Amino acid sequence: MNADGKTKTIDRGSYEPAYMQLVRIVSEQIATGILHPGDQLPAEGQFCTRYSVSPMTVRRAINILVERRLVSATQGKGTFVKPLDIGEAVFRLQELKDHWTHGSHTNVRLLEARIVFADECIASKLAISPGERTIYMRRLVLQEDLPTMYHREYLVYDPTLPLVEAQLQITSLEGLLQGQNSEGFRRGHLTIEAVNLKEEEAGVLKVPTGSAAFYLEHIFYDFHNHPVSWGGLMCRADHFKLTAYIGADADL
Amino acid sequence: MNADGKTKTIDRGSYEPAYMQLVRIVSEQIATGILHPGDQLPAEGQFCTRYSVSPMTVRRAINILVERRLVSATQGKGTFVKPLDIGEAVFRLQELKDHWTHGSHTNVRLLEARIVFADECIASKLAISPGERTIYMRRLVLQEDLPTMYHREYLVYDPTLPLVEAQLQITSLEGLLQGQNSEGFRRGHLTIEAVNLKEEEAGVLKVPTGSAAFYLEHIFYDFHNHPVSWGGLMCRADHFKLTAYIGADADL
DNA sequence: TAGTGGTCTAGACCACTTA
DNA sequence: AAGTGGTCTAGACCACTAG
Repeated sequence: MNADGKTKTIDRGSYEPAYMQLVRIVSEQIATGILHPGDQLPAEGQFCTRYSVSPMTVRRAINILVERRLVSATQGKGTFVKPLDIGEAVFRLQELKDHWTHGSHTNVRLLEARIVFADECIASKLAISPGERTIYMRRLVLQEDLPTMYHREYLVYDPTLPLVEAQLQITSLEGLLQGQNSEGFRRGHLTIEAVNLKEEEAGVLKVPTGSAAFYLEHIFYDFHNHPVSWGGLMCRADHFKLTAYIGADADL
Repeated sequence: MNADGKTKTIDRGSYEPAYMQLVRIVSEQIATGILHPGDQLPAEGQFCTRYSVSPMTVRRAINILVERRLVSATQGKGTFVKPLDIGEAVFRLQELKDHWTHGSHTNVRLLEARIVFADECIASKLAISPGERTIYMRRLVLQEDLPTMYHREYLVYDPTLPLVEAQLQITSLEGLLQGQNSEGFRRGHLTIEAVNLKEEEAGVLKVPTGSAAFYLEHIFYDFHNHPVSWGGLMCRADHFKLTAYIGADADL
């Protein structure tokens, strides 16, 4: 199965667990072309004897390869190397969050916060009745005194909370971005799209009207599965780029 | 630990494996608020006695919860429910691929394919010398006769392949999107950003100049870790939206 | 029927944290 | 020292696929 005589072995004295070493060995074989897409991996028993590990250890390693989508396992048939598939690419919002948190001089300016009565659109998004009260907030994120993100959000008004002030502290998206948050939320739905900035948005972000931007829309739900926050974040396109990697990386 | 007296048990006769039932039970407890962010999960031994399963089964279930980032486990301390974190959101390119493949009437039109000599920019992206030959291709994806994606790509010219025709069949991104592909690639790097369409791009996509679009740039590498394809896909913003979910879903 | 992966057991030992 | 999670063993049985 291996192309050369010098086959790697598991180093039991290593800090790296045996199952991880096995994951790395197979990943390298895929990355270097020793194993090609479509090739069948050795059976579990062969791995056991080949590397002197127990079946559970082999299974754990293979499970990880399956999760990483480098191979696919089918009961009764075997485990096979998957071809490269662009659909596997995942873009993580962590990058955007890092922009927010690690930016040397990042601060958030609250532009506006007031009670608004829900129109049909807001009401349907928050699953309330038109005319019910919501808290509307507009925030601007500045990095090095440069506006980079513009956030608008509607929160359902909760009369059990003492003051508007209290709810302002919730600052849902801000809390979520900063990690310190926001007990009330247990689930969220996010979408991202490319948009042309309207005049007001462009003005706030100090770019020409019509400039391209990422629009990150969000709805957050509480424990009762009721929406409590609906809003969107406009991100200056010239400041944000999401990245992804696909395929075997030989490392990681 | 449970809020009510009626505690769920593992159904050994079910099609659902024991470890998955355990995953689902704990996920539901998180989703419904029985377990709050910061709460410590029962120790593994408690799970074993509570649900009458072996330690390995418990560990597998907890590993899955850790992978799903619903909980975090620290050696010597315990396992704790994680707060909702927007950074965990992942957008999958699979959605875009589905657009391509499941679109009722999707076809690809090759607008141009010719040899070009690499300028400094192309050369640096493909790690070749300026002046070396590359294959330049422009393709247009139409859905219901409407242009939705515009793809431009440079491939390193491989003199060992008999004809340009042969390399045209590689059609790297197309192959990757369709899944049937493209032996030569083993790794890829993708970025996505929001851009304003230039006049030529907008003309091809039949939208006004300056319209917002997703720009998906890609570089693919062969087994020797050498770049073989550099290109970009312009996606009409009004046709593409990426979605993500965060938090406990109680199902799935 | 033979071979494969999928699940599961009932423990063991270790490393780490906390007190 | 006690409690935690992290790793690993050496099997077992089952479900599925293929010849």
